Amino acid sequence: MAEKTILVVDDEKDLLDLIEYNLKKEGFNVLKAENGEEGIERAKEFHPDLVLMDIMMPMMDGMEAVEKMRKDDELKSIPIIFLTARSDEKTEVEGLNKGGDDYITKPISTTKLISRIKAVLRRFDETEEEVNRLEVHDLTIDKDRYIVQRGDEEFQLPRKEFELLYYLASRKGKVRDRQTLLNKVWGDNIYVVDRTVDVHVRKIREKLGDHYIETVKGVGYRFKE
Amino acid sequence: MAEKTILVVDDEKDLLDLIEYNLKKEGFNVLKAENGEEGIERAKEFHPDLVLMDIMMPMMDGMEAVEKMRKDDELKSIPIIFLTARSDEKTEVEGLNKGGDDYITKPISTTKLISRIKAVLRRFDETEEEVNRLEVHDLTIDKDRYIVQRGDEEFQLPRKEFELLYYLASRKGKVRDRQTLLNKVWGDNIYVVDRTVDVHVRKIREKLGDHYIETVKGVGYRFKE
DNA sequence: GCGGACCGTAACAATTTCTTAACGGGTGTA
DNA sequence: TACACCCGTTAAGAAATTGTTACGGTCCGC
Repeated sequence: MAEKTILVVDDEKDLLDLIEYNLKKEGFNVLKAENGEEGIERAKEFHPDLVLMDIMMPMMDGMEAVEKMRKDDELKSIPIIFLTARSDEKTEVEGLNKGGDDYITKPISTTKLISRIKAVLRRFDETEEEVNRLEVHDLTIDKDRYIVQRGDEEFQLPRKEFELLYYLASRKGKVRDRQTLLNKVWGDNIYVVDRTVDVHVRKIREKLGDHYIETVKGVGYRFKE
Repeated sequence: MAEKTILVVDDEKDLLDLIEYNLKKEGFNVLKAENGEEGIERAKEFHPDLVLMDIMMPMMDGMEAVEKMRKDDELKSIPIIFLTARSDEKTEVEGLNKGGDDYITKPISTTKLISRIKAVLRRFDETEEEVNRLEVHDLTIDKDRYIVQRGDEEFQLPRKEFELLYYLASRKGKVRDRQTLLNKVWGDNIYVVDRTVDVHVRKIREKLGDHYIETVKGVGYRFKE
C-alpha cells in the first residue's frame, strides 16, 4: 500500500510534533497546520488521505473548518477524525454530525490514535465491498443478515428455505435437479428424500410468490431469469 | 496489530518454503502442512487467522479439506484462500462455493499473494473498527464506561453481557453464529460450550427487553436493524 | 470466611423447522 | 380411456434448535 498522508491540525505545537513523530514512525506522511484556516489551505494543496482536526483552536474553530471542508467539492470526501479535550456528549455528537468520521479525546493514547486512523482509512479504502448480497429481480437476498427483502417488505425465511433460495438465485436461470440441490444445500452425505425439495420450494413460493422459482418438468428447478 | 498467523497447505515443499519466507518477511507467523489432513489438524490446534490452501494435493484434496473445515464449528469462520494451478473457471467457481474466500492461480506473484492476503484479512478483521460509543435504536452503548443507557435509565451490564451486546450491536443486522461469537467475545482458544451464548443473550434480554437481539434459528443471533 | 456478583453448565421445556407420506391433479401416450 | 409419470399440496410427527431455570464454582471485597 502506498504511503498515506495525514494532515494534523492543532494549535498546540508540542502536541503537533508528538503526533507527527508517532505517525511518521508508523510510515505515514505528515502535514501540519496550526489553525483551521491553514488546515484548509494545506488540504487544498496536498489532498491528504485523512485529517486529524482539533476542535478548540484560535483563528478558525475546528468544527467550522470541517464544515467548510464538507462544503468544498474538492475536500468533502476526505475523512476526518476529531481531537477533543471536551468529553461531553453534545460536542461529540455535533462533531460527528458535522461530518467527522470519528473522534478521539485528549489526552491521546498513541496506540489508540494509530488504530483509529487505520480503521478509518480502511473504511474509506474499501473500494470493492464484499457482496454477500444478491440482487435478483426485485429481491435482495442478504446472506449476512439472513434476510430477503422486496421493497420495504422483509422476509425472514427459515434456514433451509433461505439457503435453497440463495443457491438457486445465485445461479439464476440455471436448472438444478433435486439431487444436486440436496447435495449442495443439504450437504453431501445426507440422506433425504428428494420430495423434500418440493416442499421447501412450495414454502418459498408461499411466502414470496411463485414467480421466482420455476419448475422444469422432469428436470428440476430454476430461478427465473 | 498483533501478528497474524497463516497456515499454508501445499504438497510442494519448495513452494511451501518460498511462501513461508515471503510471509515471514511481511511479519506473519507461518504454519505449514503438506496435505489436507495435516492442514486440518494444524488448524484445529492453532486457529490460524487465514489458510492458504492448495487445491491439488495427495492424501486429502484441498477442496475436500475446505469442505471439512466449513462444517466444523471451530474452523468454519477462518478465511481461506485457494492456490490453484488450474485456471479454468469451473474450478474457481466451485472453490468459492465450497467456502473459499479468494483464490490465486499459480505461478504465484509474491506481491499479489501478499496483497490478497491482506485484503482478505482486512475483510475478516472486524476488531479495529470499534468506536467508543455506539448509538443504536434507543440505546447508547458506551465502551469507555461499560454502561448502556436508554433515556434516563442506565444499565450496568456484567462484562460478558456487555461485550456480547457490544459486539452484536456494532455489527447491527449481521448474523453471527455461536462459534463466532465465542471466538470474538470470549476469545479464540477458549473452550466453552456454545449454549453459554444463549444464556447470556437471555440475560441481556431480561435486562433490556427482547427487542434488540434477534434469534435466527439454525444460524445464530443478530442485533435488530 | 461470608456474601454477592458473575460465569459456565446441565437438564428439561417450548418452539420452530424439517421431513415424510399420502393424496390429487395434470399431462402425455398407447 | 387407462396408465404412467411427475409435480403440488397438506398435515402430522420427528428432529433440531433455542429458551429457561437452577445449580455449583470462582473471584472479590468486606
